[in-house]
Amino acid sequence: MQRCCPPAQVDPSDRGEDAALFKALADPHRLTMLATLARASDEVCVCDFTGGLPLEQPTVSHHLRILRDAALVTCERRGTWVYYRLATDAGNRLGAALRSLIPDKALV
Amino acid sequence: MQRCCPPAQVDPSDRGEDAALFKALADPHRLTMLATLARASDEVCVCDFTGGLPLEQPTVSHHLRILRDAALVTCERRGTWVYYRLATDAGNRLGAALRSLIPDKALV
DNA sequence: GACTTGTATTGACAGTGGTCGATTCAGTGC
DNA sequence: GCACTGAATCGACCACTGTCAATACAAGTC
Repeated sequence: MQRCCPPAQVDPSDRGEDAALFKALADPHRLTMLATLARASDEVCVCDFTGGLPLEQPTVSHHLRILRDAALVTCERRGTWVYYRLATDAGNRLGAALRSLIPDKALV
Repeated sequence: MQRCCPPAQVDPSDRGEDAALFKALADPHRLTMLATLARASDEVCVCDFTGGLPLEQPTVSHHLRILRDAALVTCERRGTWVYYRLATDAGNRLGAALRSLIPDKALV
């Protein structure tokens, strides 16, 4: 291997965290869940997802766990039911990750 | 399964394209490549990636292909070398996908 | 307590994705 | 033409991920 022109410099930042964040968005069903939560005036019950998505209940729970692990959603149990809502800083964290990736552009 | 409260409505939009876009971001090495391209004053030679990343040349080429398939980067061959640059609408497309996901928030 | 219901976890499976060695292709120079 | 170099593709391997049936857990009702 050989140089072609300037020595060049690959961006040295650790992108592991941002990659994990975007990985949580890398599934259409999870995007649907997030979009539903972002548009809900209040919280959303798990049964709304199991009823509204073409997925079995364990699969819905699996995706919700991934969103929880990414801290994009929070949940609260009230009685038998569990309600999910978008994390208050979800939008900010995603926007920050995008701006950290492509800084100068007017992304919005 | 049973209703808990309001009938509820899962967001019906097809999120497949956006998921594919975010999937291209779901790897730290690809994020590093994109960040490098976004910060480069001009284009970046492939040899800069093979030299600056802890990856073998076929792996670098593999990741660049994924970014190309997502239309986030463009490439141009000049002689022996191939130069990559960020697609002009990459930032806008990512910003649009994020805004489509979480609409009202001030993401930037 | 036993029973029912909603959710989470487990286990297994198939499909996908990151990685690299070997090979092929593209372009230069001889 | 041939030899050399940089990049892309192919093939294989292994890890991870999405999916679901079966099971376990939590909370309510009887």
